[in-house]
Amino acid sequence: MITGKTISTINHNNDKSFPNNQDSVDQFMIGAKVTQVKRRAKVLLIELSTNYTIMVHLKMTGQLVFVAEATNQTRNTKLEIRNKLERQKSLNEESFEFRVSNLEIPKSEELRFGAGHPNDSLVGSLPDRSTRVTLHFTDETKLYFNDQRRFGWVKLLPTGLVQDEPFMKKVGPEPLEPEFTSDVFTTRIKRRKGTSVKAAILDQTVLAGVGNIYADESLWAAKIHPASIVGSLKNAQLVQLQREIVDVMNLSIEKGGSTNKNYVDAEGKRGSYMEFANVFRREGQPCNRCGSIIEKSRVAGRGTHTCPSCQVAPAI
DNA sequence: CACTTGACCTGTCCGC
DNA sequence: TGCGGACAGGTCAAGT
Repeated sequence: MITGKTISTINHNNDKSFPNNQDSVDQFMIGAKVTQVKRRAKVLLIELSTNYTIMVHLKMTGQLVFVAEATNQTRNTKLEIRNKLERQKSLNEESFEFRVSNLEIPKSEELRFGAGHPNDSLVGSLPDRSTRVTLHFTDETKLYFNDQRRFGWVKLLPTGLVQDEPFMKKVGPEPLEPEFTSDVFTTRIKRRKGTSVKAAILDQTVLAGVGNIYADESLWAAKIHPASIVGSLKNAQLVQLQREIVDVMNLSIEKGGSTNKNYVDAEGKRGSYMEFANVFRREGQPCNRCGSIIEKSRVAGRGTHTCPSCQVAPAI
């Protein structure tokens, strides 16, 4: 979508969100053309014709919104109001599905595409108070980086140095690549044999991309309790967990892509995630497999959802 | 080294 | 109604 576009100007208002030296920005970002957009683990890589790369991490509340053509102020105000009514139902989503949605805004001249954590900024007028960085392109289109909590960042560095970033060096394999076999997974997770299986799969050095939602979902699917110590699990359980991780991630991408275009509709605002989540944020509701009531607890310092029947807690 | 906990932020929700 | 505190969660630094 932004490939081929040339950056004209940049606005940023927060050094944490945009930790870049002004000279580098002037020299290697302004006037640069986007040559390619890639992703590695939870990092988005926007490669530029200057041999520099813009790294973007959304962390928990970041989002990217691409806007073409003029903003229709009146229409956006209406959408904001409607959106607020639905806010109670809205859910955060795993940040790096990077689901790209074509927002249907009838009678509007505006074209928007959003990716990341859904919130009002996707439909409200931009920039808003969560906007940290705005990239303006020479064709008058814009890319907004919004991030309520300022955990995410937009970092410029020479393309050749991306692979030397500490995180890029240590991050594990991509779960949806063919190289991610059960052998690779079991070998890598056993490096964390003394810790809980949930902590192990959340560890980005074991594999890339599993966050709190996918961790709970895949462990439920594999019928493994999140607090189970890795070393206590049978090989067959780890093999099945590997399969479930892949399935959950594939399913989330599929679901996100299929329903998210109705995003701004009242129904769509719920987020497609709820349609496939079996345990996440379903505490108090019946397990889809056995009917037992889903419980919420804390494992690995995270809110954790389990079925007390399907996922037997380990003896302490 | 393996592992756990707290910090980073800001908005929301819950209980008093 | 206001207010303090818990919570949300990806990653890293500091601690055990």
